Amino acid sequence: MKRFITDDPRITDYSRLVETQRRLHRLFGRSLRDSAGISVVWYEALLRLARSPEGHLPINALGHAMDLTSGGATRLVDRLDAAGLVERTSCPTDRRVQWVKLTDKGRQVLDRASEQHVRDLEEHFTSRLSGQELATLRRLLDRVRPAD
Amino acid sequence: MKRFITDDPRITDYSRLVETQRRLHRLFGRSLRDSAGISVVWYEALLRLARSPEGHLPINALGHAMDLTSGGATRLVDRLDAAGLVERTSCPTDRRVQWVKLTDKGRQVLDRASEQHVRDLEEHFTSRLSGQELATLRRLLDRVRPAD
DNA sequence: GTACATTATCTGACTCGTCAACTATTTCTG
DNA sequence: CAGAAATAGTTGACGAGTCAGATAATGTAC
Repeated sequence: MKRFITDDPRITDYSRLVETQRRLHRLFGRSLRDSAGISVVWYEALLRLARSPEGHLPINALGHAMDLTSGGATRLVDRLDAAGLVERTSCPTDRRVQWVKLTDKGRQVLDRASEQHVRDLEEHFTSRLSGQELATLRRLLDRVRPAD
Repeated sequence: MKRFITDDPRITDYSRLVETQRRLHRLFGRSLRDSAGISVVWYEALLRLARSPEGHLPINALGHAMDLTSGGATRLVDRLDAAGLVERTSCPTDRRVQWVKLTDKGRQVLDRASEQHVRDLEEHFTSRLSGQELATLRRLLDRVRPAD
């Protein structure tokens, strides 16, 4: 029986999503830190660069995908650059834009991190669902994922 | 065809979970900010206090549930306290412990925020799934949610 | 083409949270 | 029960991101 607005079951359902993701995030973060010496934020940035069709992204495209402000994106790239994992290059057709791309070292770190991450995902995520269930989860998440 | 470790489909599946949650988080955060003047972090803290059986929680219990360090928990409660939304009281049986509980104002703010949040959830989350699908999502998330 | 809005990036000041060290209390163990 | 270990909370110094404002380049409307 629902007596207060705060007991609404929709809040509870969403909290389940939040908590699941938070706990996985915590596990994976520790693991990446221990195995590759990088944070999940760095991991995601490197991964997005590796997966981008041209091998590079404008700073703000990267930042937007990761839900950072433009200032935050600048600073993240500053740190990745200082660590030698990415480098900035000027876009030849738009002089406002700075492309970011992986360095060889960045690629190496990303590969090592990914091997660990895939093991972690297998252990805590995919091995706990059948192929059928994973497909269902994909479908349901796609249904509620906001555009953008 | 998978050519690089970074193309592993398990990474892609998990990214889907991360992005879905991130986008919903962004939407709900803006909405809570506009309607009740609080962040999602504050909302979650107030909600957990409201839902706790005794109406109060030790600072670190709250912090742990929210994945904060003890220092972070102290400072979150400092700010909520300064805003008049919660208050600290000493635990009568363990003098190390400080309980946190909602003030009347905190309860009011939480109620207002919750009404908006339920509307947002309905619009972006629960209305996009049938009752059956929601039950399936609950089950799948429970399966992969790490303990603790 | 000129004026005006838009976009990409960067920066200074600030907020939020971490980390490590410290105090106070409680619990465990012989 | 004494001493050691664990637990709850706080704090200073710092790391990572926000916000608002600046600058430079591009796009749009007449």
